[in-house]
Formats: sequence, C-alpha cells, structure tokens
Amino acid sequence: MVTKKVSMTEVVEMQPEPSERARRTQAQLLAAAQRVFVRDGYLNARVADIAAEAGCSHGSFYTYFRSKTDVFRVVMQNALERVYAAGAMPSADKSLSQHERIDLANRQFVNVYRQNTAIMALFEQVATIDEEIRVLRLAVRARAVARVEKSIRRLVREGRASPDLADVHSAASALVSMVNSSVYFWLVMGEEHDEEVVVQTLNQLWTAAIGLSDDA
Amino acid sequence: MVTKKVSMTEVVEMQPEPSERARRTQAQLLAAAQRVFVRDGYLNARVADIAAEAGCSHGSFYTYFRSKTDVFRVVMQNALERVYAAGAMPSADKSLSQHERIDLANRQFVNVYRQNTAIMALFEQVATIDEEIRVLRLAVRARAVARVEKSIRRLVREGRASPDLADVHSAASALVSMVNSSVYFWLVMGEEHDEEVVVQTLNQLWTAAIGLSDDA
Amino acid sequence: MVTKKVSMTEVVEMQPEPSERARRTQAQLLAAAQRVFVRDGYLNARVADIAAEAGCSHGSFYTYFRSKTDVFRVVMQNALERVYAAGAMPSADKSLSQHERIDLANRQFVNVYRQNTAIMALFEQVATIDEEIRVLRLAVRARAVARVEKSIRRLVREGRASPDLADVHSAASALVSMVNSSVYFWLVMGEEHDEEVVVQTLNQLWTAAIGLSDDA
Amino acid sequence: MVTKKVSMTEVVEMQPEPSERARRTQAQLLAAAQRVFVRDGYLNARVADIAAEAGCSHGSFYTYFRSKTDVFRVVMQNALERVYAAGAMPSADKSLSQHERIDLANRQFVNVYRQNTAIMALFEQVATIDEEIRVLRLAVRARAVARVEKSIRRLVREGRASPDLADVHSAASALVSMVNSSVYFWLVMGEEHDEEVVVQTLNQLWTAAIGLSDDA
DNA sequence: GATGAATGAGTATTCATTCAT
DNA sequence: GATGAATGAATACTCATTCAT
Repeated sequence: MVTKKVSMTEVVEMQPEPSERARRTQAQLLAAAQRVFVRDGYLNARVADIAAEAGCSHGSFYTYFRSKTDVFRVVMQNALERVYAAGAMPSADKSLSQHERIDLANRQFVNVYRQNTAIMALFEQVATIDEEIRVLRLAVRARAVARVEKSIRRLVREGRASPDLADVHSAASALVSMVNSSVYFWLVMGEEHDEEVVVQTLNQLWTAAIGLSDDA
Repeated sequence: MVTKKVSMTEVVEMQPEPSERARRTQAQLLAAAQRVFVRDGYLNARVADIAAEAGCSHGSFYTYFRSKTDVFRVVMQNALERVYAAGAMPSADKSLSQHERIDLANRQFVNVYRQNTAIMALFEQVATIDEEIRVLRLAVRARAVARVEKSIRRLVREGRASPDLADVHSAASALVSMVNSSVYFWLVMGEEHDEEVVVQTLNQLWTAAIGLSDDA
Repeated sequence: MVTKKVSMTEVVEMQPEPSERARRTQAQLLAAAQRVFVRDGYLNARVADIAAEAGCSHGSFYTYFRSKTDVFRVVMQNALERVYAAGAMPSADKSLSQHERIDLANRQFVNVYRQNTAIMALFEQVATIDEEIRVLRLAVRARAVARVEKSIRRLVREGRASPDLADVHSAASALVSMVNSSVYFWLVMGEEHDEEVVVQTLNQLWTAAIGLSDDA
Repeated sequence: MVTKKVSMTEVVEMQPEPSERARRTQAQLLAAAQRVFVRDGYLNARVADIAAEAGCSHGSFYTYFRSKTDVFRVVMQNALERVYAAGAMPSADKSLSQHERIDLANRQFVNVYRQNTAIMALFEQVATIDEEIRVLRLAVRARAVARVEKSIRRLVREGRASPDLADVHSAASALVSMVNSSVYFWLVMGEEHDEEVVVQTLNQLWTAAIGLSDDA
C-alpha cells in the first residue's frame, strides 16, 4: 500500500520511484514522440507510431502517458525548457551597449528558433487546436512580454528611452509580437528572408520604436 | 471544382432553371459551410453537418465541392474578399495627415478583424494545417506588406520618414507582423487588452519605427 | 431541410420516410443482431459480427443503431412483443373452468418461454448488466403481476378464492416469481425437470396458494 | 490455483514466515477482491484494482489466483459459506410450531439476503455469465430444494401437509423459486415492497401451497 | 441534379496476463 | 515470493467519399 505518511524520506514514495528500466522506457517514448510529432505533425501523429518508434509495445505507451495529447504537452514543455535555457539572459555581459544587447537578444532568438523550428511550428499549430497548449502559449508569451516590459521601464527610468510611451506593457506586447511573428513567417511559414536583414530590421525597428538614445 | 465563370449565353439559354437552382444550392452550401466552420472549427466541422445546415442532401455537397478542404478554401477566399473590401483604402481622404491615416488604418484593421474574429482564427489555424491555405495566408500577407512598403517608400521619398531604414520591404514585413500578431493574440488567443490602448500603441510604435516626422 | 410544419400528411416527414432499401437493411441488421446475440451472448457479441451476419458494412450498422446496446434494446423489445403476442389472453374461452384457465396460462407460458429460451436467457442476463434493460425487465414483470392481481381480485370477489390473502398485490408478485423463476431454472439454467410435472406442480401450488375452490 | 490444504508440517517448518506472509497476502487479496467486486460489479472489476486495494503488486495477484474468474469463484464460495452459516438451521428450537418455523426461515432468509445483497446480486449476475458459477448456483439451489423437500415429506408423513402434492421435489423447487425470486426482485432489482408484507405473503402462500394444517 | 444509403479505412484505449529482475 | 514493467489482443465508432436510383 502506498504510504500516506509524508516524511522527508518518504515524500518520494507517493509515486514509488520509477525503476531504471521505467525511466528508460519513458525517455524513449518521449524522444520518439518528439520525433514523430516533428515528422508527421500533431494531427497525423499516431500513438501506434510513437510506440513503434520507441521500440516498445503499444500498451506501454499508456503506462507512461494518458493520451496523445498528454505526451504532446510533455514534449512541448520539455522543448520549451530547452529553448528557454538556450535563450537565457544575454544581458549578463555588462560591457555591452543597449544596442548590442538588443542585437544579441534578437540574434539569439533567431538562432534558438531556427534550431527548434519544427517544435515551434508545432507549438503555434497546436496552440490553435488544444486548449491547454493555448494557455501554455499565452504563458510563454507573457513571460517574454514581462521581460521586455521590465527592460523598457528601466531604459525609460534611465532616460535612455522615450518617456512618451503611453503604455509600456502594451508596447512590450506589440514588440514581442513583431519579433515572434516575423520569425514565424520566415522560418515556419516559409516566407523568403535573409537572416542578417531580418535581424537588423528587427533591431532597427525595435530601437526606433522605443526611442532608444544613440549614445547608449 | 466549382465553376466560377458562368457565360452570358448560359444564363439566357432555354433551361436557365437548373442553373439557377444550382446556384442557389451552392450558395446555401457555402453559407452553411461558413456557419459550421465558425461554429465547430475546421477540424470538427463535418460535411454532413454542412449539408444539413444547408438543407440539402449529404450527397449534393459533392456536386459542388470536391472535399471539405475544398469548401473551406472557397469560404476563406470569400471571407477574405469581404474583409478586404471592408478594409479598403483609407488614404482616399486627402485631407488626412499621415498620422491620422495610420491611426485610421489601424482602427479599421481592428474593426474588421473584430467583426471577423472567428474567420480570422480559422484562417490562422488552417494555415498551419493545410498547404493551400498556407499559400493563401502568405499571399494575403504579401499584399499587405506590399501596400505598407509602398507607403513607406513614398514617405521616405517625401522626406517624412527615416531615410536610414536599411530594408524597407523587411521593415514593412515586420510592421505587418506587429499589427497582425498583436490583434491576433488579443482577439483570437484571448490576451486581455483595451482596444484604445492597443490602437494607440500600434500607432505610436509604427510611427516611431519608421521615424515619421511630426509635422505631417 | 426537414419540414417542421406538422400536417396530417407531413407528420411522417419529420424523419423522412425510410426508403425500401433502408427498411430492408435495417431489418437485416435487426435479424442478424438477434442471431448473433443468441449465438454469442450479449457480452461476446461484436458489432462487426452483426454487420457481417447482416451482409452489410460495418459503417451501415451505425446508420441504423447508435450502439451495440441500442440494437440490443430494439431486439429485446421486438422479441418481447412477439412473446407477449403469442402469450395473449387465454381466458377468452368462456367455457373454461378457472382451473383450466390456470393450466392453460401456465402451459402457454412454458411454451412461449421454450420457443424463446435463448432470448429470455439474454433478457435475464442483460437485466443484471444494463440499466435500461433492468427497467424493461421490471416493467414486463409489473405487467404480468398486474394481470395476475386483477385475476385474483376477481376470484376473491366471486368468492372462489381465499378472502384471507393479506396482500393481493404481493401475492400476485410472489406467484409470478414462482412461475417465472421455476421455468428459468429449468430451461435457462439447465435444471432437470419434466415439462408435464412442472406445469402440474405450478398449477397445483398456484391453485392451493390462492385457495381456489374446487368446483370452479 | 490456490492451495487450500496447508500441511501441519509446513507450518512447523524452519521457514514458516513466507507461508505466514503468503497467507496474509492471499487473505488481503481475497478481502480486496470482494470489496472491489461489490463496489464495481463483476464486469467492471479490474485485477489491477484488486491488487491495489489489497496493497500488493499487480503481479502478486497471479501468485495466488489464476485469473479474475478464479478469485471470483473463491470470493463467492466464501461468501456463500458465510451466508449459509448465518442462515443455519432454524428448526433447532423444538418448541416452535411449523407455521412459526416457516415464518422464522423466511425472516432469516430475508435478513441474510439483505445483509449480503451486493454479493447475491453478483451471484445471480455471474451465474448468467460464467459456467462454473452457474454450476455453483445450481448446487446452492439444489441444497435448498433438498432441505425443503425433506421438510415437506416429513410434514406429509405426519399428516400435516397435503397428501395430494403430486411431486414433492418439484413443489419444493417451485417454492424455493418463489421465495428466492421474490426477494431478488425486491432487494436486487429494486422493486418496491414492504418487508413485513413480503414475509407474511411468502409465509401464507407457502403454507397454503403445501396445505399445511392449521393446528400445527 | 438530387438523394441518401452504403462503404470501410482509420485509431485510441483498456486490461488480463506474462516475465525478467 | 514479490514486484511492476511490458505486452498485445481485442473492438467500438466516425466520417469523408462514392454511387445506385
């Protein structure tokens, strides 16, 4: 019987620690799921294919995941974590000018997006289909907007960005839309663009839009 | 595929009735399809429901449309035409300043989008699913970008916008992304925003981004 | 579109009259279902088998029935109607004595039951499994009890049955239980009995139980 | 199959622990099975649930039982033994009249049935599904019939019951059907009845049916 | 043209049972 | 003995599309 008492050592027992073998199977399933989703798209992916790709039985899938939708969410969350870990703080380098920071941020975003284009395509697609992923999509975006908003507020405070911005939150939201959607149409939807031009355009519009002073 | 061209002579022929009847059935089917797509979404919409909604037999559907995807394309094209007719040239009024024109354009875009939110949601969703709709999506976007690009070039030529814009096409593309994606996240994805704030923010960022001179 | 107006001629249009072909297919499906249920039992019967037995496609089944449970209910109701039509009023013949009537009723019940043993077995089985069939089972029983109750009351009124019966309804209920259950254990459960002995025992116990006077 | 016999020597052996532990596990499994069967019904009960309820691993179940059907049989036999132990001989009291004995027997049957309604419902249900349980059902019934038959024969011999009963075995069978089925429809199938009325009706019909003399 | 009946491919999910550790 | 991971058979149901009247 599952121990209900919770002590420091027993907390983990609520879900008895998965065996090594279990961990491996689940990992294989997860990796397989990502491959199949990327390969076939969310709608065409079949649970049977995922199991086959993972080299385990059809039934084993359900030992670890409730449904196709369920794995997708896990795959997506894992992927987003990787993307976010990769796209971590560029501003760490104190020697950079604000222009350089914006440039770096945009370049990194483009890089990470390109390395995860298939996943991001999936993300945008399923956000239009699955309620839970829609919520996740909004949360991811909200995080980005908050970061940008904070950054703009700091610049305004320091007198390096336009004090006329009527609504900083809204502005941050629009700028995030601009960057994200531009890259989406380019990498996912297949609009033709040159990477360098895209980055520099985004840099320039962003900078001008918030009225960033030149000497920063 | 639906025959679009109806020759003058056919109309005048001795048996115009079947043609008339056919036209009506097709129109009913089309209207029904739009309602069903809006109501149930693209994936959940069933051909049987469309036929039922149109008040005709299940089989008749295939007299006029090759497939579910096929009707969707026609529905979408019709809808986009209506949207574009509604969002037609705001710049006709010569008395408006450029700032006013941008404001008007943004307001009209928001209005039209809001009146057609369900359709636009469908459009964005299916563009991630169906190849042909993806192409249509890109074409619609290209038209908008071209219009904006032309407008910016004119302003630059007239010395009223920043001559430093490195790549006007790319800038136009990014600005269209900004406006479209902002409204999408607000109206379709359900992000909370105030309409007036959205419009004014878009106005402000757009204006600043292209360096529009104040005295316009 | 289905005409909503209800006139004498149109009443039937609410569910547009099934075509001859449809009627035939449905009848085949129904007959096939009964055969499969009888052959394989309720739990083992598969929709695929029913369709195959009916000589139509798997999908056609669902044109006419919502589910396996659904057909079962229709099969059962049809069967019960046949059983009840067969077991119709024995008392029509005025020349019979009450003892003869009871004997006739029991003989007819046994006959009908034997001719429909498989169906009755199904009925009792599924009544323990499916809520709706349980309700049907109770309704069928209630009808029988009511008939018996009425008969006993008449006999009591006529002074030909014991006036001491404390609760006629309850007595009728118990007698119906006795007859039904006896035949069930014999024909369905496979208890060994001789038909003539069964009938005469039931006659005798029934008669004695209600204190039916001899000279009737 | 479960080993029922445990030799004395095994108990005294040097390793009595595993045997003790095994006994406990099996007992837990058995108790758990009964709870799960009662809670979920035979068809919905899952081996996994039984193991979980018993607080042991899914696999351990198969150390003690061959299959789900197998546990059910053991559970059922245990339950019936308890029911029969509870419903043991009422006639022990020599001071009771025969009418009182019948009344007592019926009351006790009703009491035991009510205290084990869920089990009895299961018994009747599975007797229609599982061959072995059907045989057990018939055996249980045969025992009851034999007891009644013996009792009636004694009464007839003593001149206290009708000597006209054509076939005492058959009569006993029908009376057992009456009592059992009446209580089944009341307690299991949910037919509305008052307990006192049920018992008295059964008493009265039973007594009258066998022509039990009043002065007994 | 209209009808609507027939078709059948396509797939997620459950759960009893086995078996390696 | 105990564990719990792996297995895979088994099956209902949907719906786009076709086609005989």
